[in-house]
Amino acid sequence: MKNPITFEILKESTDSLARVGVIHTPHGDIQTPSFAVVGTKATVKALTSKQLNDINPEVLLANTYHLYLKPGSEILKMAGGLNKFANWSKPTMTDSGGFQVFSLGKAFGKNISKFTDEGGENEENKRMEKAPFATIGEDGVAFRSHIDGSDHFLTPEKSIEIQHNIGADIIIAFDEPTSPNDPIEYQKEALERTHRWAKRCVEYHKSKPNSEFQGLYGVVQGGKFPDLRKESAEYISSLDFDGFAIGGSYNKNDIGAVVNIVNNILPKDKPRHLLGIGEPLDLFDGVEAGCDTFDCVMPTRNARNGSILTKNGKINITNTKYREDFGPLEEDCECETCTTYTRAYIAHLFHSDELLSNTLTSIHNVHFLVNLVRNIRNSILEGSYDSFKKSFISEYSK
RNA sequence: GCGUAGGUGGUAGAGCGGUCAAUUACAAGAGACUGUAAAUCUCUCGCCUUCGGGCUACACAGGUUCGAAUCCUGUCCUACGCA
Repeated sequence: MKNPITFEILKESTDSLARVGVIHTPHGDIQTPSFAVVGTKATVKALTSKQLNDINPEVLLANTYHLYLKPGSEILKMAGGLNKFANWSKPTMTDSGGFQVFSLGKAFGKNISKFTDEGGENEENKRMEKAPFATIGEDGVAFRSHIDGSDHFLTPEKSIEIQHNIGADIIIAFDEPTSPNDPIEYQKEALERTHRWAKRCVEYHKSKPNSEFQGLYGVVQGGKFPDLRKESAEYISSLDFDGFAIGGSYNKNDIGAVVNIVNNILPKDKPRHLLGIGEPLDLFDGVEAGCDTFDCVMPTRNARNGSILTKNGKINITNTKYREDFGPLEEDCECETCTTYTRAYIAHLFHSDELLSNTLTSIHNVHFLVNLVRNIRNSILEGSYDSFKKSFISEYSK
């Protein structure tokens, strides 16, 4: 039986785990390292498929939980799959809904991101813990829809079934991320459950015809603990996955080290996706640690909130000083926004609550990150990675 | 000219004797955002501050009171009605 996903390595770094390759999927190739754009609900917020195509990312990542709730995965199936539904012809991925176990469960209402050390025992958190949107059991996760309050139960098998309906090229096993604040006992318990779920995902997936044209990635968890990460990488490697995703819960400085440990264990000949990572400096770390693809909501979310990525660091376009700045968002940027509109105009759109602000800034931020990773790839191919990185970071951080 | 209702911080608009530097919303300023409950959220928003507090303020000027944005008198101004 032919593998739905195959991975070809074109060049490997001699002084890190970085590699340049190609993932062959039913909807075409992904030139890695590559940045996957997040379109949770089968849309990259504020962008048309034409605008997205013009930016030219290679992969789109949608979300199982969100599409299951609305419009329902049957609709995606009837439409002929995610690609047709969203008018996107290139490769796609779906996340399993595992992250929502975390974000709507233990992390709900805590005003914490994946990286903060905050949270803990304040009143707000205690109150929220009484009414989480997700509660975890051995068989799966009980969700209360954040949309209408209805009850749902997601299991590993159910997640895969939904992902079969959605029809992305790459689908992801159902897992449970943990918070950096969780005690090691809990992280160990969650990890072991994630492993049992991973096995069930593989078994269910392989029993269906979709496994001939959809590749399944297993998720490595384990928080910041090297022993747990090793155990997880070894176990997940032992299962019949087409590729791997590294899931997360890190303190910010742990990412590189943790991912290094994992990728030293994962088989080299299969692709590795670093879930949810997308800050420019983290992408360099991720590539050096041997990851092939990345995804992140940061470029689109920040865009909608006025935070613009530039080679000289992030700027907040709503700041007073940009109201009379008639230059582009970023000097020398070739995106549609920068070649067409000024900072002053975009600042005006934000101050006037005009929807076009979201579109213009999203175009720029997505363009920025997709091309950053593409440039990282090219620099590795050309043997100029170190100088590229050095010059990028010195400009970005100053 | 007479009558009525009013004049509160950038704006609208609460408050109607002490708990008021003054609810709230908007505007404004800054920050956050990493597998999207996010066109969201947080903080600041009279002046000064060693962050304890200090000072000046609710049209203006007087007055009553231990105490006034709140009550009284006068002045000025605004809206509506009648001349």
